[in-house]
Amino acid sequence: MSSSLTLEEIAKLAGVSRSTVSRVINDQPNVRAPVRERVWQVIRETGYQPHAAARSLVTRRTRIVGAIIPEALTTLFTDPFFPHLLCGITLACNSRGYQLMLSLFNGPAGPEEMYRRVVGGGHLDGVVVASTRVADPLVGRLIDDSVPFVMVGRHPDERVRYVDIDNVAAARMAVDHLARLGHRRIGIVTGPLDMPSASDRLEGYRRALAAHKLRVDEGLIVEGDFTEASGMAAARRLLSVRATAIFAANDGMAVGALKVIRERGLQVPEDVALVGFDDLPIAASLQPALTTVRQPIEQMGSMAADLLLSLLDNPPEEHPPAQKLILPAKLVVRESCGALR
Amino acid sequence: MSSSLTLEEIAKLAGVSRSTVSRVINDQPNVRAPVRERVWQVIRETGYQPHAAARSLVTRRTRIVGAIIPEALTTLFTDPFFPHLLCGITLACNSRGYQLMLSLFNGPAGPEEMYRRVVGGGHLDGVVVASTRVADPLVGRLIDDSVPFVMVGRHPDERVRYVDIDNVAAARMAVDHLARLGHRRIGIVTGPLDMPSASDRLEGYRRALAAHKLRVDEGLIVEGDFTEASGMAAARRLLSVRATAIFAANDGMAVGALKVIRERGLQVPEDVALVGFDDLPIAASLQPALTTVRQPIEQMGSMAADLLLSLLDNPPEEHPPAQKLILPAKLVVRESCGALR
DNA sequence: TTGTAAGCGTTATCAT
DNA sequence: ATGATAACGCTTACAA
Repeated sequence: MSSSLTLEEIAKLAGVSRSTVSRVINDQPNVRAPVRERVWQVIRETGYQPHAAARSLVTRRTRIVGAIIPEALTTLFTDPFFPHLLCGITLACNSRGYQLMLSLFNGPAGPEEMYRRVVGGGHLDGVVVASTRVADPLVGRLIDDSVPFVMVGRHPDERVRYVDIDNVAAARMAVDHLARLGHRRIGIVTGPLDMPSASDRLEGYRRALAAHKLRVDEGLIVEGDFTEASGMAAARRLLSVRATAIFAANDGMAVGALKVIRERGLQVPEDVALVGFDDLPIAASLQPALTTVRQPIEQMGSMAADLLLSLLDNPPEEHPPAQKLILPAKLVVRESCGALR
Repeated sequence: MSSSLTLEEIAKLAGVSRSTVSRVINDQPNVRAPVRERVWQVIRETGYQPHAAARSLVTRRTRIVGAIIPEALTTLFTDPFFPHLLCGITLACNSRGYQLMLSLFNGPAGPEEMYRRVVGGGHLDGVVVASTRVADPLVGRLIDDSVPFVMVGRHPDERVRYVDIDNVAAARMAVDHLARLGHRRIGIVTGPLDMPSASDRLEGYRRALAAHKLRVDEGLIVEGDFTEASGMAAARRLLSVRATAIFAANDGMAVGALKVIRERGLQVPEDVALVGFDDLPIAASLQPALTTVRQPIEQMGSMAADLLLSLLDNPPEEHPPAQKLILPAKLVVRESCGALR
């Protein structure tokens, strides 16, 4: 690889000692300006780069953070949610001089082994965790091992820092919109109910119905898993119980629902109104364009990373015990609900 | 973080020396079975994990590889191509005990700075590079710095190892299909022509026309940039010169073209036939379902990573000078070209 | 302000 | 087969 120069050699070239060069590189005080300049000069000329491992060995920090997404691979990269999230995380890290390590915990090695390899080896200064089930042991282990971490998406444990939107309110907005349009049989396709984002959206659905004095028909509640296929299956069930509107807890499932509705020869929004969640790019391109709840996904990623990095860059005593950041979400009304006709 | 145990302490607990524990951990010979067993016992009980940085310092290897994708952020995470690729790369790495570092070279720091930080610091044992322009200085620097790397997508430099499909043949297949269906005015929306994958697909287009004795009308060749928006712009141009069929060099641009065709009140495939490239999930969901060329994207990622890792895990003298892996691509005929009517 | 020297936790070389 | 011991390249008291 490039420079196998060491501090020692730079020191020699600049006519100073190792420590002085180290001080210059780490922007420490107590180095006279001319000396400092001379050292920088040599560093620039030689293209010297400090050896990361050597540095980590003594500082006990790697300037690498991990992204852990314990989700089935299929949904992981079919659902554009994660790429967007990763984008936000990566940018925030890079702009603060950190690197991002991407770990899928569902590879051949199994989550246990992956955890040990990734977290145990001291590779990471902290992690961003997304899309966990409530019962996932990961969170507990991170806490036990006192690994600094921030989640994307609420977690019930009090000690967890996270960035999220108010899923209850957001879902309520969506369903309220449908109710206002006169729908009385509003179905919901939820996500996996052991994920807070999924159960919260269901709760929002319930509250919206209550606010409109609509009875909750459990037959109108179908659990999906955020995949398009599950959206299709759920839509079939909902159509069979004569839902006139469907709220899908993410855009992917809304796409699935739309397909099924079309297969049946029905029209959206004339026969069935449809609302999604996320506002991924595909929502706008659908025909009819999908009314949906916009989540600031990329921003959630970058804020989670920022939160983590400020944790890492500041001494522990300055850390608030547990922060919860709630970002705004908003309803984007398009054509699929009939409001614009 | 978890274990701040050291080799020394394990040694003490097992009643042996540091060196013996090290030998056990690294599966070296010359340790008697009972001793070996006793050491493993202690390691398991204590949950000891070797310190990655200390190890790297002496071995000069980190077991981390980088993924570098020098592409505009917008296309990077809107186009599902990259997530699929990353998925393949990550899985291959994790299953061989390597970790993946994701670096976007287009963040606030600029490519120069990022290169130094990521590659220079000795963080990485090697890198997988995807989606470069021919003139991108990155490739030259990697070679100069003798960083082991493998590309996804052909590169003209002889010394470069890569994994790719035969883009010329694949594009030719697609255009040939349209020509066989009787089309004589076949337009093409290319990718950025300074990317080999884009120019190769254009070349395939030309050869298919030649094989069918069709004149190449330069007005039917429009350069896009792999984004949906550019597909829309290109389609407008192509429709204005009365193309009866459009070959888009990726599915994203095909989606754009489809939108424009629809806006004009035209039907696919009746008025205009359409063929894409990639076979992303969206191709099958489009209406009409998109005929397209299937690239084994995830496999390309994992093979590139595998190639890189075998480079890293074997002594240099066993390396073939430069490998080029060409994977098969195939035409997936659906509804958008009219063949199935 | 600068230099000297002692680690950081491994692996690797050499004795034993 | 096992155990001292010297690196690896850096940061950081502590001395000067």
